[in-house]
Amino acid sequence: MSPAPARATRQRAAVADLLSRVDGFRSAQELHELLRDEGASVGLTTVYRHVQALAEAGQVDVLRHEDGEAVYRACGTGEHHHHLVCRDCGRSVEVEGPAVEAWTDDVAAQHGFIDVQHTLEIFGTCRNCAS
Amino acid sequence: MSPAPARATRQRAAVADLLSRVDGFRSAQELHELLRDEGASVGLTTVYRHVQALAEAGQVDVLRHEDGEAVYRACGTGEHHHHLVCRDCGRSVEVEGPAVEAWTDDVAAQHGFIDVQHTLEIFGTCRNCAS
DNA sequence: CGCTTCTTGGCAATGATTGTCAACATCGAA
DNA sequence: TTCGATGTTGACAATCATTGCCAAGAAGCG
Repeated sequence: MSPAPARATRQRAAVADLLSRVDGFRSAQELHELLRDEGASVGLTTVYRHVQALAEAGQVDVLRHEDGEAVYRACGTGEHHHHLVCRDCGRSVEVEGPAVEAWTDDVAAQHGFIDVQHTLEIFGTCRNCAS
Repeated sequence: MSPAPARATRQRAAVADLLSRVDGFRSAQELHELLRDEGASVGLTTVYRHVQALAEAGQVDVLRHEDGEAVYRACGTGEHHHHLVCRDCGRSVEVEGPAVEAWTDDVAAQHGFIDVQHTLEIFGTCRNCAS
């Protein structure tokens, strides 16, 4: 993989800005199309690079669709949190669950696991898409 | 995709048997190699078919590595449960968390989501691999 | 045993993601 | 502001898991 882009470029701004305006998880390919539609075209490879750089920097969250495609979304906080995602429109809500955090750490410790992390995502159909 | 295999064949048995003997999540490719090593060679395409059929039948659980590769594991019960997985050796422990189930349903309901599902996996390093 | 139907497996096709590299833009220095 | 070293871009090729395809082989039934 190429080095993570750090310089201020039009492409970097375009990707970050788009992510901040859109309110659900989007794939790199979708972001690429959206940018093209807006006229602020950015190469697909470049979209991948920025989206991954932002993910590593903790500024966007990544999760995977059932088919394995990676989807990204800008999140309000760098804090650890989870998502409630609409499986139709991709819209999502950030949620926190202190109790869950504690529970996972507990369970892991009980089984002698260290360096524990976890993933938790909730999928459903939102009010809009249900009608 | 082809129809799910239902007939009793050597290949079907080999895949199911291997999954029952191995105690961690394995990718289709790994299973394919393991079978080859055992002499009970099965075509890669066929491994994919059986592993997916078993997953649909609820007899194996599927999850995704960070790189998006799908990994499979035979599970003791058809009940809903989660996993504590060693990120080094793939060994895993089935865990249940009734409190978590309730919490996710709650959160989803509060936000007007219906048809709710969730994924929760815990990753860590197991005692063996830590040393 | 013979037939019908399902299963197998090698290979091509797909689709997301990553590697490559020449052309181009940025930013600090002069 | 201009120059140059260095970071970025993007078209294209390459990778890799997974799926589609289809002729040859096996299972189950009579």
